[in-house]
Amino acid sequence: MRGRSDVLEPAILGLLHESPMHGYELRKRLNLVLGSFRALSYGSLYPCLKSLVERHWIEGTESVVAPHTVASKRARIVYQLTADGKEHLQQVLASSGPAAWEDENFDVRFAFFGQTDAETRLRILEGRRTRLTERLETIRQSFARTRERMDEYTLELQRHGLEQVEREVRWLDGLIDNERGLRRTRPAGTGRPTAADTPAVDDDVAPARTTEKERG
Amino acid sequence: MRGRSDVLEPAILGLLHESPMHGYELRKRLNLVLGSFRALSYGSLYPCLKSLVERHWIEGTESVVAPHTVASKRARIVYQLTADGKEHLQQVLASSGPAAWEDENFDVRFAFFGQTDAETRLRILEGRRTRLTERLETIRQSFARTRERMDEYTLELQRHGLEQVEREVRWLDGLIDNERGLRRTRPAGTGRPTAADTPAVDDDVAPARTTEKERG
DNA sequence: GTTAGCATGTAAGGAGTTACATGATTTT
DNA sequence: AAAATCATGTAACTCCTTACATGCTAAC
Repeated sequence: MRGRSDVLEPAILGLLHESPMHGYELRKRLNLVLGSFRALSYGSLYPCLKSLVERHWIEGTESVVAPHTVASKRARIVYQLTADGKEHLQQVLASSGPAAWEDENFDVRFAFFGQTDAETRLRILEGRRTRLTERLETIRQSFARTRERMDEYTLELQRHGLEQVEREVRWLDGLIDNERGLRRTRPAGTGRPTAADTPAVDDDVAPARTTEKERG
Repeated sequence: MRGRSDVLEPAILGLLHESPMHGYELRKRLNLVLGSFRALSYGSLYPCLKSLVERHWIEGTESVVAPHTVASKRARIVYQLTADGKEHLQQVLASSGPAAWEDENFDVRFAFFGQTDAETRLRILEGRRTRLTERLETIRQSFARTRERMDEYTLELQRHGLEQVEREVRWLDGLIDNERGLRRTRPAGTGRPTAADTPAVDDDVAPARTTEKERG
């Protein structure tokens, strides 16, 4: 029943580090960072905030805003990081163990790359790439093994899933190249990390580069 | 603590309808159908099987396989649908309410389109499309509102998420066209439903065609 | 003869959801 | 005056996971 989470907690700390906020506002921002754009419920958020306060990583101050302001509602509790909280966040953001590139955590970690050092960024991106490459291998094998026995729709579902992961790998390739400063043949552009442009789908993915199994 | 699920249950029933199986084998097949290729744990599977037996939708018969066969292990419990179970499955597969096209359920429903009638298939595909189109709108709005205040990485995360949903919509477009029998200008080919070929990304998506809010 | 894979389960717990409860403020 | 939105919270529940417990069979 307590709100201790592994995805939610770093996300909250990361957002509060960017700027202090009250719960209701936090929730909206959270939905963008948490990936897949699902709506986080208050039943998760407030207990988690409570638990963070108890552990002295954040503190909430009741702030009654002047009633003529644009956003002038009821007395709100604005949360901000404590010194302990900032320290803890830096520690979390510096970690680059396998947990960082698993499905549940990767999006949140990526969202706070702006507060993460370059070396850690690269390790996480490469770990993620290796993880997806392994998955690709698994899918392809089961694909080859069971292709005959499958009907049209199951086949299409798998084909589509495979394609999505392949696309994800190419996205990561672009990001990794960018991190290494090798910004290919595309000088100025939009300013965002350039994904690979090649329209081809079936290029072989590189072999695994990072080790798994160290459970940090 | 009982294994009653909403995703797992139909998936099990659907697979057992294709052919009777024991739990261990079921698990492997399940991972392909459940989407995103995560490994389902036995701690979920067996309690769910138990509960399905209790409700008389499946029945398990202990089958000791001859010990010289390729797959010849310990006495296994082979599960198959009962008459009740078949009836229930048909009822589930015939339903095309909003639940069918939500994230959690869509993949499973799609995987069993081979056992679903054409009308229901089309309704689910269109419902899914409308759902994703709405999400696209939400993302684009928050994108436009907060673009300035966001750093490089948060921006890239959102851009990538947006692109994924756009791609998903185009995939659905191809499937819907296929279901309508309009198979565009691509005669023979591979036999699989042809996704749209257009490399352009920013075509406007059609307005909502199906109604939400009927919870049934 | 021991490791790896097959096979079936249970108990405890984690991470979230929905539904409920309350009340202020803004818009229609 | 009603409806929508802002704002904070709790209780009960769901779905799934991890860790445990057991034992058989195949391969090295």
